[in-house]
Amino acid sequence: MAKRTKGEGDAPGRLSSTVENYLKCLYEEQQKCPGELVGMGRIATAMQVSPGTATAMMKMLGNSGFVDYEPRGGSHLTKEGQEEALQILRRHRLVELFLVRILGLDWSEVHTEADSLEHAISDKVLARIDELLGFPTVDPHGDPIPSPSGRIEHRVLTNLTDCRQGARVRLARVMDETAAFLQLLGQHGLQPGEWVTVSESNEIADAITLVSDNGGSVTLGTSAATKLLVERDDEA
Amino acid sequence: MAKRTKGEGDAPGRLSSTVENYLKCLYEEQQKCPGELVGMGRIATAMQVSPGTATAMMKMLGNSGFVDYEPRGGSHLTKEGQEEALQILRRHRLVELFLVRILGLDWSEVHTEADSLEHAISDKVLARIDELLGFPTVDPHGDPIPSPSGRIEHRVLTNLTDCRQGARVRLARVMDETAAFLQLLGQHGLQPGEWVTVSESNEIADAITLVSDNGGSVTLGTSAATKLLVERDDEA
DNA sequence: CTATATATTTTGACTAGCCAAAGTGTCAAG
DNA sequence: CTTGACACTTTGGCTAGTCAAAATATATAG
Repeated sequence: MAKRTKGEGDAPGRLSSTVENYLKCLYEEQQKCPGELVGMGRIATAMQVSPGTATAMMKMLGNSGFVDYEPRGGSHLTKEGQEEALQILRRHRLVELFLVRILGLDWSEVHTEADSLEHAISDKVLARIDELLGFPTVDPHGDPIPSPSGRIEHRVLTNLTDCRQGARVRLARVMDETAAFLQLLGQHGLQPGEWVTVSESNEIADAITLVSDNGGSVTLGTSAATKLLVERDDEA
Repeated sequence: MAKRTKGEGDAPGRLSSTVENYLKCLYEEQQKCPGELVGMGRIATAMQVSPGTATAMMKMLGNSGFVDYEPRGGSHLTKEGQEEALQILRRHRLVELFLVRILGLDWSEVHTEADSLEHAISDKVLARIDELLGFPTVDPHGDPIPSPSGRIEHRVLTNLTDCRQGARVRLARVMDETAAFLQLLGQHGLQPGEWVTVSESNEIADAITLVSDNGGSVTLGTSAATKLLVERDDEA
């Protein structure tokens, strides 16, 4: 019933890496469609397990109090489950930033690395990393880093597809951690913090062309462009 | 039969943390009594498992080619097993040094931390850490760090109990990673690299008193003193 | 209101690790 | 040469996590 580990492989006192991964997954799926229950199919797909496995795990997490599981309906995190998930997300994102800033890895590769490290890292080590990075609030992809108490800083961001042609905006967040996609962006000088101009936005061609202040330029299809969130200095 | 992981919890392509721990354990036990086979009892004690579990694991590792297992005799690492063990040791020790030097943890606490991290860290991350640390050859306890190819630098070290009174030697290695012991040494300014003078060595009292160049001083019983290896500039 | 498609749940089975306890070698002392 | 003592191995059984396939709901189309 979701016991804490005694410390072989995972950091001591933690839930098993498996359980942690399900909680993280559920949190992320919940973000995609806020309010609604997450079905077993989605969990199974996201976790790359069979539907039966997802059902079994949700039942178990239900008994442990981490999720509310409605048979044939779906599940969502309880308050307790959400708190756990935010801690895991915090570790994941701090580790990602650490890998980029301190160890100099490319932002396209840190997601995978962080997936293993997030389970092994102790609170003490995490605290040191946090300090070393100067208590950051966003990771290399612009995703917010929950505070130690699990609070998340909200930013008002606009989807790139909602920006009119000619708009000058700042790239704030990339909602796709696929290595190839991030490499593409990086090659054209696009990363959170960069200022870009929407030089062309053509609904019929289904494409948006971006010119970055640092010289790069790319054209993205709408489905790729929706992955990018930007910050406008103010007005619509 | 000792498969490589696909990457849930442990770093991808690695043996399971459990298997890695047995290999590391076997390596360490072999170091204690070079040449002889390691009995199941010792493995069971070191791994904190029942004897039956040790037997089962040694059989399995035998089939995988990592150890030579002689029923009712004991086991020892094969060439392949030794190579694996040295990689694990390399990760463990580089992580320890990293935790001390970059994250500023105390040397008494890094052993436990490294025990979880050593399984989660990828080759790429390890390479960056190695570089960041300047390709070090010893960890915070003075234990040698195997090279990427698994070579270990040999140093001629003397046991502290073999030093005559008045000898001025350099502390090189501490063969006990117990937090309390390391804290004690640290509190008296004793750590690898420090020069110390054997101010008193009394076989009858079973005690050795050390004065460190940086002011500290401690008296250790023989059983504690054997844990310390020192370097003499030359002559006996 | 039925029939079918789809999502979900159940069932039976498997692997890696582990334990307790019963069984079996081995060796030294008598 | 026999007898313990002790170390080791075997056996049966447990949990976490997984899958495949059968059983069951649910929703939607007709």
